[in-house]
Amino acid sequence: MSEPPKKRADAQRNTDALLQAAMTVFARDGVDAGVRQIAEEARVGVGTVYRHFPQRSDLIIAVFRREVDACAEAAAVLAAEYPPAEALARWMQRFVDFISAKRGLAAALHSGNAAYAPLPDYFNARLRPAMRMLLSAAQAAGEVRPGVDPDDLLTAVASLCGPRPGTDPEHPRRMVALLVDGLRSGTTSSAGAPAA
Amino acid sequence: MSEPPKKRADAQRNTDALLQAAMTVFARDGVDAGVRQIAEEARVGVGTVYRHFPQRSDLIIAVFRREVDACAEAAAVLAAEYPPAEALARWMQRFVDFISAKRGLAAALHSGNAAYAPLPDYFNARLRPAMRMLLSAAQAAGEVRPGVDPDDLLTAVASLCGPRPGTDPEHPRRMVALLVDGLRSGTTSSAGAPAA
DNA sequence: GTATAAACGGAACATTGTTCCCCCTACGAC
DNA sequence: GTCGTAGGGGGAACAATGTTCCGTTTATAC
Repeated sequence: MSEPPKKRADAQRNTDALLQAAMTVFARDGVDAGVRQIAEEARVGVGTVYRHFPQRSDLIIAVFRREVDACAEAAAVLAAEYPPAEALARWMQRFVDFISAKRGLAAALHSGNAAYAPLPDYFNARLRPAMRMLLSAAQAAGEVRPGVDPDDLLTAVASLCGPRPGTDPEHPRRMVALLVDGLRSGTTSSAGAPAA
Repeated sequence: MSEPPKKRADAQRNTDALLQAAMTVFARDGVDAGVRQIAEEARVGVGTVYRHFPQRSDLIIAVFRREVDACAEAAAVLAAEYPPAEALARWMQRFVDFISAKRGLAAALHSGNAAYAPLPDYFNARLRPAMRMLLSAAQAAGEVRPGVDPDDLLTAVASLCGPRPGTDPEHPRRMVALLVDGLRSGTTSSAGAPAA
């Protein structure tokens, strides 16, 4: 199974540079940014872009997956660094940041392009376990109330980040903070006041 | 206010031909169809397209509004031709057809293009009164139950037509038929059986 | 019938995603 | 170190878009 065909060093370097560049450019100019722009940011010719990512959408997908991975891995880091409820709270805000940044991509997702079809599955496969892990740890520690479904929470946060025309970008953060306070309330360790 | 600058006859003819052609082409190939294709269908040069619709999005908007209008006007026609509950039922199916056909456009709407921002308002402004009219007439005739909000109905039907991957296209029609049977049930004139 | 302002048509332009192919270079063999 | 070569890199070139421009045609008023 594991057959490392030993990619050439420069090729590996360019793949990384391209991912990094694409991430930067997408963040700055949105997912509609041109291929040439990404190539320039990566100090590379367009041909090289297409050697590594045969289609524009492949690049978008790769960046998306990389960011999903980063978000999922943050869960373990936070769990190791903070008490369970705090870790959960911080991760949910991290999740908000992730979703909010992907507004443009969400539009692309629903644009009927079949290439993006597997992305939602990947999203769930990586992030649901993360949420599950953090939530059940916090519940086991008695820091958040039991009886809350992790998948529901994930969906709820995603919905809260959904497009509301003209609303200020801090709105989702506040709403999620409220949600977290709700989770914490009514537990033995709940020193926190009910959400204001 | 009303100053008819007497458009040239051929210009008027071409505007109509373009709208008709765009409707046809969008229905056949989706809203992403090219301008040249529309021009050809209308037997007209691309320059003419741009004379009448300075931007591609203007053409899309015009077609959308025209179809919203057609759907709204169908309400009055149906109300005159059928008994109230039947008119309501038929119009709701008409509405389903309209929404289902606009799947591609819906994606365009949420694509962040500011040109499409006013469309949802237009949609509501024209269709909510239509629904309101049909529903209250049917309620007044005792043919559907009272206590149902017309706006809720509109939203519900639109939701039922929302994208479900891989579902057969008749699904929304059946669901809406169920909805209508629900509306009719429990009234004096309800000869209809509970939905099967 | 003529003048003229408007409309028409489609070539030309700008900007995409994508392909092609020549040149170069990293890497293994000696 | 050197050399051969498989593979990677670069960017010109292609195709398909939306959009603009301008010479030609035509509807309309007189």
